[in-house]
This record gives sequence, C-alpha cells and structure tokens, in this order.
Amino acid sequence: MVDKRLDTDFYLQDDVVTAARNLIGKVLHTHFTEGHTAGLIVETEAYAGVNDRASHAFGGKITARNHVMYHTGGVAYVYLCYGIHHLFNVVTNVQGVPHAVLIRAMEPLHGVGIMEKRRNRPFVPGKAFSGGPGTLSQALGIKTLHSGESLMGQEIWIENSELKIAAERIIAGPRIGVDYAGEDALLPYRFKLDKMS
DNA sequence: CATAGGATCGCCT
DNA sequence: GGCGATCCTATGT
Repeated sequence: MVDKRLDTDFYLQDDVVTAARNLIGKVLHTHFTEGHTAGLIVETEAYAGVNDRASHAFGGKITARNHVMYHTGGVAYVYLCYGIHHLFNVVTNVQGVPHAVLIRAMEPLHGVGIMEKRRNRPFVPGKAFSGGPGTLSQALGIKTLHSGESLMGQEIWIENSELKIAAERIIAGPRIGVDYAGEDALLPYRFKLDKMS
C-alpha cells in the first residue's frame, strides 16, 4: 500500500461506537517541529453526540470550545481538561452531527526519544508511558491549538496498520470519568486492546 | 464579573 | 487509595 492513511469514508461513518472500536490497532502519527512521532492506538472512547449526556455536545450545545465537534468528520477536537491535560479526539460523521472518539492510550512506535523529552521521563517497556489521554497528547505534542485541524494534513494523521487485531482482543466497557452522565455513564463505549499473554 | 468544576495525572501515605 | 495541581470553560448574576 502506498497510502496507508484512513480515508474520508472512515471519518464520515455514522456509527461512532463502531468507529471507536475500529480505531483500536490503528497508528496515530504527528509531525511537528521536533520531528515525527507515532503510536499504536490501544484505548478509545466514543462520545455519541446530542443524546449522550457524557458528550460536550449533549443537547445540541454549541460553544467556542466544542463547535469543531460539528465539523465534517476527519478533524481533531482538542480541549483542556483539569487545567493541565490536552485531550485529543477524532471527530466523525457528517457536518452537523457532533460525534467524537477520545483517544485514551497508545503504545509508542516511532520517535520515542522525542516523546521522552516531551514527557520528561524515560520510556520503560512494560511500564505506563502514555497510558492515559493527557499523557498521550503530551507525548505526541498535541495541544488545544490543534483543535479543528484536519487529520488529512501534514501534522496529525492516522494510518492503518499491517497488524490484524482479533475481535475478541478488544474489550468493551464503561467510559472513565463520566459519572456526571447518569445512566449514560454505564454505556459500553470504551474499547481497550487486551494485553497479549 | 464571579465562581465552580472538569472525558487527568503523578506523587504521597 | 487519597489528593493537589492548574486554568479554561460554562454558567449565572
């Protein structure tokens, strides 16, 4: 394959939960001034638009922060959480439908030295390095200023992997940190790649 | 304008 | 397992 990038059809799909599941095993790349970094996506969460109490777009709310969720699929939605962490989401579906997939964790593949510098800590295989959405963004250099940026450009993109992930290795469960969402907090919208044993 | 709280993390005990 | 960091955002007056 010459072009391994996800195509527009992937980002336009109307089932964000399926999109979240299918992003497991894909490779997230960034190329900023420090160089090229990439990691295997191993954990995601779906945020299912206006009817999902856990979503920033619940009830059709549109604000300066979240309006990029309403863009045509294939852009980044990045926002600051707890004043510290820049959380990276992939916007999906057609314009006007605010679906997004939070990328929660990855395993570093390329540019580990750059990531170590950004994280200010060494990468030790087997130990958590970018095991959460905040540290993932930090390792890849993604910040809130990238919110709204295309995922088809030269700075942030996602590629298919040669790696085939068996369906039974993808574990579904409730999302993290969304207790405020009532019964929607129980939805199995979180996907995680089970560790090989 | 004031204020409460958050799709987290890492260090502390 | 507990908690402080840290600041933007949303909301209400």
